[in-house]
Amino acid sequence: MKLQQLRYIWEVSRHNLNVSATAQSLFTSQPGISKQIRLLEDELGVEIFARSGKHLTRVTPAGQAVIDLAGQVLRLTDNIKEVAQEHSDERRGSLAIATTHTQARYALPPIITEFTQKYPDVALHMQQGTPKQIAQMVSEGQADFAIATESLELFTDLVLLPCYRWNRCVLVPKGHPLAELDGPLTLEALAAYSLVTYVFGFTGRSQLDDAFKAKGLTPNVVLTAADADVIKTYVRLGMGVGIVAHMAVDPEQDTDLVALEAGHLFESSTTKIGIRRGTFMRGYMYDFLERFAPHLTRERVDSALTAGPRHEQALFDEVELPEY
Amino acid sequence: MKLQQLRYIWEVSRHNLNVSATAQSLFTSQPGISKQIRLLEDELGVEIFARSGKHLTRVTPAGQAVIDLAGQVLRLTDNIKEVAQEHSDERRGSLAIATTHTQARYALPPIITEFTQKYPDVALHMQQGTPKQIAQMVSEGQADFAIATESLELFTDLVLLPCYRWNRCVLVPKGHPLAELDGPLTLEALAAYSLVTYVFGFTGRSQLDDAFKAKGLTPNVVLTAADADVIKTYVRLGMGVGIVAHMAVDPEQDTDLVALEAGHLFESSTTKIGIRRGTFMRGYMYDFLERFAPHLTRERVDSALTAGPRHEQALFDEVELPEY
DNA sequence: AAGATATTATAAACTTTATTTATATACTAT
DNA sequence: ATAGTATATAAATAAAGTTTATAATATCTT
Repeated sequence: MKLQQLRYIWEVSRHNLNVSATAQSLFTSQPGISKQIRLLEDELGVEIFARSGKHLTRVTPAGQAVIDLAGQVLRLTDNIKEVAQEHSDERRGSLAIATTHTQARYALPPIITEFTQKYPDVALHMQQGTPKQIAQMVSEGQADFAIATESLELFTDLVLLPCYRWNRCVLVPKGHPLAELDGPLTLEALAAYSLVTYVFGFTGRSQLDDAFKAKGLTPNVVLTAADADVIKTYVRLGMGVGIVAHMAVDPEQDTDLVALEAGHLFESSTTKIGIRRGTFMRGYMYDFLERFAPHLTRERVDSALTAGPRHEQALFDEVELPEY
Repeated sequence: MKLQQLRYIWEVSRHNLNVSATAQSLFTSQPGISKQIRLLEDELGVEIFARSGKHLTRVTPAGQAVIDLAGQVLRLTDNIKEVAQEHSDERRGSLAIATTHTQARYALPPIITEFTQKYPDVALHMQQGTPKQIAQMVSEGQADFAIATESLELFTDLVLLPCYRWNRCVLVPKGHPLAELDGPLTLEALAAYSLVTYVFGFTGRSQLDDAFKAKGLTPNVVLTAADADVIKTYVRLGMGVGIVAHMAVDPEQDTDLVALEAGHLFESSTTKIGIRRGTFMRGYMYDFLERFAPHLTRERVDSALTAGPRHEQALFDEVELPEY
């Protein structure tokens, strides 16, 4: 059994059992992979792939179990490399963050700035996607951190670290009737207007729907978008009243809009960071987490990472999260 | 990075950093190992072993981290082999049990008999040792199951499955004053005689001491032994009153002795099976567990094995253990 | 402190193993 | 049925890992 053989079966299964395509992606030859797979199967005494003639048709049950374990081995070897690099140069490395528009645009910039200044030799990669996409990326090891408010719970191999709670603002053009309102905003008042807000599955959209539903109101959402910038654009065009995350309002740039506090109308949402269980944490990763959310000390993060599935949430029950 | 290199550093660290001795134990040559270690160190860019001239003097901090991960990799590769064998022939394999005298002599024989009949092609290995020794053996992967009453808690990488509760009997020669006693036995009565019982660290000895201590009594233990057979021998010689585990009394063979129930005098002890976290469980292993303790269903065992450290005990809070 | 002993590093020859190229064979889809 | 695509086989080539012999360095002993 060799590491390379484990890598081959893992990659072949990821490439829809196409050996030639796998060979290309690994910059090696097709016969090389075929032969190594055969050798591994001979050594283990089980077929990993079922074949019809010369084609690999599917993964056998035994094969699936072996491939899963092979994946664990490969991730551990990645960890070994990380550990080694941590000890050879703790300020050099890479950090891949997968996140949503909202975080990338509003929450992360100050932290990223600080971080890159402190760690100029850490190559920072940011990738934007839907909450599901970014969770999957971290789950597959393509990114280190997933930062989002939604959907991370669906992946049980991610450890979730709650970062901060936030609520919403209502945005209207200057002179809009809601801007002239006496007293606090109500859901009833909101329900009277066309609304522009987030697409379902993004940025706490579900809490928003819940609040209206609880009062028996049906909001008239005329336009949904994946990010606040698009929402603001349509609010400016007079398409409707915008409901966006509080941190998405920029007092300097959005001077043509009026922002009304709406934190009393909705349940607050919690933004979380997802990390794949078993990831080796570089020193600068702990530093990043603590800058992003001061309660995420190295100690708390470590105990969350080593806690069993569905046990880590309890660790944060007594932590007071910042609220924006 | 190659599996062999990981094996080499792991084994060298186990052999007190003696490369030549490691080479012998692995049936290969010393230069081969030296070279592979150097290659790995070059690839990782860290020294794994600190050297003074030509001698390996100690493991570097980075090296220790790498070696720990290497150990995990090696155990996973063992799991891969086990998985493969499970699928190629579920009735063939091996099962190594490390246990104490008490279990091997009194609790296990009927289960072993059943098991070897059902699984004639599973090579059964039993090794006897002190509770600490057997826990260590399982922790190091030299055995699959550790079966004992004491000391297993000390190894955090073992998952503990409670099997059954048991209590004690007092053994006296026929005609002994205690045998003529009216009514139930008392600790005070026991404390009046010389006692023969288990060595500290064996078979629930601590619960025994606790019971006397709680009543302010100091038992006069004149002889301690690691197993009940030795204790019985000295009871027969008139050295004192024996206190042994209930299951150690054989009504057929011990007809020259009188056994007095003592379950009301002591806290009952719990015999547990310890399994190293991450062990791949063969089908026959689940079968063995369930035969030994019917409440250890595959489902319960699996959830205990996947629970985080110090979380698995809660799974058995509501389970009614058999008591002997 | 010096010799004896044990252990590791180095180098070169050897052996084994892996990879590639070329080609045959088999499957899939139109 | 046939074109297109994919995998297996075989032989040549390339790249390793391993061993043997030996030198160098440390540790142990007296």
